[in-house]
Amino acid sequence: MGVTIKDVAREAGVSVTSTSYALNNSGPVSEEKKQRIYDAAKKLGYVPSGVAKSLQSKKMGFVGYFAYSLSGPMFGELIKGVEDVFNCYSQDMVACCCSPHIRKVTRLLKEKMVDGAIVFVEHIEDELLTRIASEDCPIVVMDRDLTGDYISSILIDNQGSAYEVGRYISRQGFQSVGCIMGNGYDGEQREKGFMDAVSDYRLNLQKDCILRGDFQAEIAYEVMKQWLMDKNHVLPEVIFAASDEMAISAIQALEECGYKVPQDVSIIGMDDIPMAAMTKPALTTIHRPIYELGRLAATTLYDMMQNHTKGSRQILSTYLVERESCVSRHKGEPI
Amino acid sequence: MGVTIKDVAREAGVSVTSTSYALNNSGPVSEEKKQRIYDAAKKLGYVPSGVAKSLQSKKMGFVGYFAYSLSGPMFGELIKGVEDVFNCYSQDMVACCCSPHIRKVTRLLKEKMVDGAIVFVEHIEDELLTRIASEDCPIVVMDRDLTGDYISSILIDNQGSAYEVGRYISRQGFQSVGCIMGNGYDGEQREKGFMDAVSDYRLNLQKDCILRGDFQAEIAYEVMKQWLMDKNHVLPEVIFAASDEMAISAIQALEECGYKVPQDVSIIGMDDIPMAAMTKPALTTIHRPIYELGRLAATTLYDMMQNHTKGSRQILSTYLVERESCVSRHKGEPI
DNA sequence: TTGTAGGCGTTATCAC
DNA sequence: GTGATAACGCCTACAA
Repeated sequence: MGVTIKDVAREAGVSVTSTSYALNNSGPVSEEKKQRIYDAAKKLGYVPSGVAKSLQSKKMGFVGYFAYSLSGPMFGELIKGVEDVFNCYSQDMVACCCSPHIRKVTRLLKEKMVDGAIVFVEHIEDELLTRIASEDCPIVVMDRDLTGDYISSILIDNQGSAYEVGRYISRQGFQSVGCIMGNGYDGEQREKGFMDAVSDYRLNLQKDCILRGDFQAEIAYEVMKQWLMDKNHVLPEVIFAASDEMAISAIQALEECGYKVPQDVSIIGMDDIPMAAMTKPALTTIHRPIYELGRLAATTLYDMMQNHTKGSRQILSTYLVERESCVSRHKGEPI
Repeated sequence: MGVTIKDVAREAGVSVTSTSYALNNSGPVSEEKKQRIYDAAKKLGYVPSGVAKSLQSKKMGFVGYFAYSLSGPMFGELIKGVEDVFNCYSQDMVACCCSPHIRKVTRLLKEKMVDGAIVFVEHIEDELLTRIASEDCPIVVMDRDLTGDYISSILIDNQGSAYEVGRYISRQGFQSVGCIMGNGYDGEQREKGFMDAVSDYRLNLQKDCILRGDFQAEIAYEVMKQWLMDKNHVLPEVIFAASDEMAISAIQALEECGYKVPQDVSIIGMDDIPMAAMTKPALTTIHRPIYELGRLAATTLYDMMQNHTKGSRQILSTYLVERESCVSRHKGEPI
């Protein structure tokens, strides 16, 4: 415990320099001493201190990936994209889960202990990021509109996607509409896009059926269930849920109350998580290229690190995939 | 870029000591100077060097989680267990994907840049781990039988689980048996357990139907398909696949060749990944408590770090879950 | 080929 | 309250 290069040098009866040279193959050492040094290192159980090395070299040797979570269908896809790219470049990476409740930011990021970073956490302030970002630590942010010399941003078109849902609803000839919205930056963007479409296409959005969740399954299930309990409410023909997880749990709530999807009400989700294609009914939803997002983020970061590319702003587009959960009885009728 | 505490001190016209005191609230500084120091730090865009801090304090402030992969159904569950526990203890953690091809082990582990580690990677040698493990860096290994003062191991009973499959096959009265085995340490263990049962219960294991995969879907599909192509082969009544992914792809191969599961042949898997309950037919398999494994690993590591508990050896047990893919036509008949 | 010494950025010790 | 100065463990001129 606590064996340093000095101890090894002393044990081997040589200088620190020779020891360092021998251990790293970074300088000339006679074969005989080399052997003595190896033996001493092994005998003492020497473990070089990466921290000291990093202080000296000003390189950590890895980049950081900072996200809300490292598990779940969505984050699994995302990190897979990142992982695949860095793996192929032989670029070491560490992943940190920055839980939003604790609002704690890892030292890794706060104290610049990475050679670059991918950030997908809302509660890390722009100010911190711009302070950290530099030539020797470029940053790629996802789902946040922040760009600079050393900061690139990659966005998935939330607003446009949600607008597209509204447009689709209009073209399918639905007469009445409800929705379950999310929260945070994504939530706002999706809501804005959808509301714009509601207004542009003069959709009949039922004011009593604008529900709010947090993108996760549980709360969406609750609010849907509660809404259904109120006998004054009349079911719209279609409900747009701002995430697939919410859409799926809404369907569950609806079916528990005796409604059939899509016969009694259509549902449109968003994200196109793998499960979306496997549920009954399969979900009509907006496909968001999550895996590609991960790949693009990693590629962009690597490019900034290697070629000193300046920060850029990229937007990934989405498309609607029609499955079984949304069928209009008025299709084709003029509105 | 490269603003140090010295620069801040100079800018504020005070000593480094006072600057450090002010920035960390770790010593007495007059209000007036404190303000000057804050202003200087902000003006210069000072970012403290975590590396230097760590060199000084001999603490990294986080533990490491090292696994083959960070994505996929199995690793997703596992990391969720780890994540949940550390989150609740407010213990920072970083996750590293140690891909077996590149055989690169992150500096984080090799150069002891963590305050503790959970290791789930086969190609990291025992020797390295025992060298690293110490009072200030305890280690928990999964799926590997290595224990020491500062190393705990957590195992899921592979051998016993596979034995249980054999026992079940016997009790269901199957007359002929085939299998698809995996590789690595897990593979050996499962094979040993299964073969012991084959011998103890005198199962009729068809020698020509001992197939080999790598736990993943693809190769298992290939070998199954190839085996089916050979007209000399006669299908056993039941096939044990050493992982669910292999079981599922074997079913796919079988059905493509016109066989029905379980009418023509029964299949038993192992792992009980979430998908196992959702396939058609739903998989009869051995449930392995992956999420619990993650939790236990994290809890154990935290305990070793906080209470200086010595290394221990724990085994998680499994159980068989009967679903639809395995049905015997001889059930109850004496063997 | 070998060794001495300075520096990486921080905190801790100890005088003032 | 304040400020030199010595660690922390390593690398690397530079000198021998």
